[in-house]
Amino acid sequence: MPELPEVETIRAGLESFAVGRTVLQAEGRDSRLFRHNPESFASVNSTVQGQKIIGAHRRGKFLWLVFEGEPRSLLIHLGMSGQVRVTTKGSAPAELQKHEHLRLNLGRVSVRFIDPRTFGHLTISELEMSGERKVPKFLRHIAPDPLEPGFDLDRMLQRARQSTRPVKTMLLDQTLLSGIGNIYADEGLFRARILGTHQGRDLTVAEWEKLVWACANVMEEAVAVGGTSFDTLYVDVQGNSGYFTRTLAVYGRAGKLCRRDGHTIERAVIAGRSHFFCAACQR
DNA sequence: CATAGATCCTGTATGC
DNA sequence: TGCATACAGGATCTAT
Repeated sequence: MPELPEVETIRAGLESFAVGRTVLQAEGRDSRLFRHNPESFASVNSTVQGQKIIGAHRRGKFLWLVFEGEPRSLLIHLGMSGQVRVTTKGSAPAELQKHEHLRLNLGRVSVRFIDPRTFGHLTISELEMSGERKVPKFLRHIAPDPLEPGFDLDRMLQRARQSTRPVKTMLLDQTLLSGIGNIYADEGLFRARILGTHQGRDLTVAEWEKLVWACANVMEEAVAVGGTSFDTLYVDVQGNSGYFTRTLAVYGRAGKLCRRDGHTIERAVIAGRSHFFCAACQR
């Protein structure tokens, strides 16, 4: 569920509330969230126990915590239903709640990882250089996102302009460019006035540039207001909703009127996923 | 290699 | 009210 702006909002929350603190104790239960580490919760626990958190970083929809003098990071992916919550000591239930998979006790505050559908994961992954910065090895197949300095538009277009896949499907391909999910793909396509059903190779370089730039802009605006809370699933680390929902032009607005030309917003399905668009102003 | 489709889960909304 | 069905901000694995 969370896309780049929501993950960035959570990252910023961790930066202000968790970075600089030490993991006094970790609580968890064996769960699918730890599936990438063979020993499940135990191996995660042995890595984070007693460690001082010195950084919270992000690429696309992934975020990770870095520990002092430790080459291994705690990589977090929220899948469709993951949440990270920071609570002050005493305000969280003493027992892990139903879908809570990990809790880091940092003294005055606790960081809690909650995920009902378990499509997300919590993974210990070693850091390595990727361009100018250190990134978990697990992200080798994940492309830079359009808001990071290392993003290479030309390299991306080289692949994109040869593909017969629908443009929208390509925006969702995290190995091409990362961070964009179903909401911001539709919003970016709307802003660039392009229908998501076109084949990648049918767009000109100029159209592709306009499209990627539109997606980046929408996401930047969303970051500025704490992301999109389409329903109650997404909240920031303090439990607050994001305000970008009111700015959405097409996503979830089937049957409503296009704010640009008054035409009715339609819903179609591309590669099994909803696509919202205005047939009048997107071509 | 590139692509389409099935699959992993739970919770919520909708319709009968 | 109960029950059955559809659908959800994602990514990976499999088959073609």
